[in-house]
Amino acid sequence: MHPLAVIREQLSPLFQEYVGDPSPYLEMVRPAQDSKFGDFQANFAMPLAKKLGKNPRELATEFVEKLQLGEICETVEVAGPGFINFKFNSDWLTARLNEMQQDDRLLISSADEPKTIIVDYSAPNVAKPMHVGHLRSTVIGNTLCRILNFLGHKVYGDNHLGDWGTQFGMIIFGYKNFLDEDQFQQASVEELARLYKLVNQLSEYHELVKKIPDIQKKIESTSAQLQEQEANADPKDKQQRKAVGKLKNDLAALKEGLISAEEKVAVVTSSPELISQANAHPDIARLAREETAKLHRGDEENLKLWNQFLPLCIAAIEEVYQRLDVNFDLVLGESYFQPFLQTVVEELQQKGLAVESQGAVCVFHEGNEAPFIVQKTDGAFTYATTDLATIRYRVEELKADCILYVVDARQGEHFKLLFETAEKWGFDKIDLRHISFGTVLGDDKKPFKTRSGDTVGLESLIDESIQRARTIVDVGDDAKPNPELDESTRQSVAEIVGIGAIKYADLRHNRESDYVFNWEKMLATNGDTATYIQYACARICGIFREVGTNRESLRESDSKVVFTHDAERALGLQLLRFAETIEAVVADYRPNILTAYLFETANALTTFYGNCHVKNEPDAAIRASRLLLCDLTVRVLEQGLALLGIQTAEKM
RNA sequence: GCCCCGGUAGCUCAGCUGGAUAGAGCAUCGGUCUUCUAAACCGAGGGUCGCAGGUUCGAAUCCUGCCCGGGGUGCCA
Repeated sequence: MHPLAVIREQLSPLFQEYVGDPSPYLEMVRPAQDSKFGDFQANFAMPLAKKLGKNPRELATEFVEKLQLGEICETVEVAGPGFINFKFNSDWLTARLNEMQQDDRLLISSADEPKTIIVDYSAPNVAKPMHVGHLRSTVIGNTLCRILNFLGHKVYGDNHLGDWGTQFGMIIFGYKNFLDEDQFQQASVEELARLYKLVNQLSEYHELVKKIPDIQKKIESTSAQLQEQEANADPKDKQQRKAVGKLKNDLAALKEGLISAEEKVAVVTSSPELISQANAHPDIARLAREETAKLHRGDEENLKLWNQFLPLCIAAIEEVYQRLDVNFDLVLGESYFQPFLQTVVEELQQKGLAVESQGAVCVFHEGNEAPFIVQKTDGAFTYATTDLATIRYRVEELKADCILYVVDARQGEHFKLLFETAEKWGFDKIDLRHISFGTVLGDDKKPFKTRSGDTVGLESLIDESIQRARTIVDVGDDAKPNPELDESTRQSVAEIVGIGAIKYADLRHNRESDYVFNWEKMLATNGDTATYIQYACARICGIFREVGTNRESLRESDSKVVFTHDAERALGLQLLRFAETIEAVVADYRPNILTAYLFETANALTTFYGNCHVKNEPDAAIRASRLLLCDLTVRVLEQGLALLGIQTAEKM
């Protein structure tokens, strides 16, 4: 059991005479905010005393007197208004470390009640290449799978692919009208991607050509309105000032929209090939939608094409996942659930949940203006319908207790409505959670784009990261007196560092917030990065090579951990906090708690490294103890990084 | 209009369910390689936690109002 759990376990029965459920108070036992107070602190005496109408310091003292922590704690003291500070006995800590040394799970116990958990993540549209927008869901989702799995839950990482939507109609239309047969033979996926892009571009062109005059009119009217208001507004009237400000904003947004529309149109008109294609297909958008509708109706030709394209698209995406070391347990795309959608709608109607409204079938929820549309006016189903069918499948076929949707925050409302609908529909036992996350931003604080304004492809992002990492590896190794890495090792280290940097940069941020993507920061060799932690591991591996000690046999020897320096104790205590950290991560599905812990651990290690020499330590027992600490630290760091899907190298 | 999220050091971000003097990293400045990897370490400066109230022993954290930014908002997913 880890130290925090031990304190909580000792405290727990003492609450009996004061309160029914001690758990909220037990959670007020935390790592000490400042090490001068001790190792852990309990803050429950103040709120509990208030509730009981007692004096908080006296109450804290009552607890301390009843506690029997003689073997475990060196001191347990009441401080300030009623904090209880715990400082562990060093012998007890070293005993725990020796226990940890023998434990493959590093004192992390398996879940008491293993659950079946679906992690729904990544879910790209297979018709388009993956881009940076898929990064967060993929990385966070994969980490949650790894952690939950490690805790002994039955986990299904499920890639709920977009494989049945409008984008396939576009590809089919493109295939029928613009196919380059030779290209398709040579590089089918690239050709399909080109077709998708082309059809999308031409559809958008026609749409924008129609919209531009409207935008211009809107700009004129807004501009006129603004002038009038500015002329007449009383500058002291806040309401009026606000209205003027809003008009200015609107106008700027409209102008920006106009410029971007004109640019897109210009791309087509300036290319003789594109403009002739556009003119030849004035009704392309509708016709592409019609291809989708035909596919959904079961049209033989389109279904055949779909069956031909899908494996190709999936193979292309799979390649990216392999580079990211991401594996799914299930890949059940939207298409899989099509046969069940009609029934879902009928059931919802029978139960009186879904009603017809403006030609569509909708579920309305109190307090929400927006309807949850399960069938459109044209009879087609929506992703709302698919999501409901998917919940049923996961509950009935997979026996899921919990579903985590790792999907960006903008879909919050969809999930709110989905969960409410599912509950009323009868799936009220399952724990449904939207694990939402923010956007990846560029330096301009707008969604991350290339300089030319295109979305950043995930492949090219990975390529660039590895390339940048390679430069760091080369520079670092060349700077050594005797460079020790050969060409292939350098490349594999660059891959580990490059991929690790991307993942870590994403995971270290609180998932709810947006973050700014920055190559220099994520690949920095110093600071809160994967590179820094990986390097810390490699330095320690270097010690073992230098000393000539085999790590496995070290663990089997009689050597024990002993503390002879503050840095050893601090590192040891930090290592023992691994289990408590994993608990905290899972409590709210926040991987950044783990990255913060690993960074702190790496820091504790470097402090130790600077203060406690291993190789030159003359006392054999102390030297062995330090080697044990080194070994344990690397195990914790490597295990922690592995849970984040990040690898390490023996030499860097 | 309505709804959601955010505003913390020059920059990028933590801050868990209200706890002790608000923390990291980067950048800046000053030191450290004849000693296990300097891809490293040590030290220093830097804050009106958007603003104003409120709740209480105690508020960056909870409540109300306002300001600023982002997102969503009936048939895309």
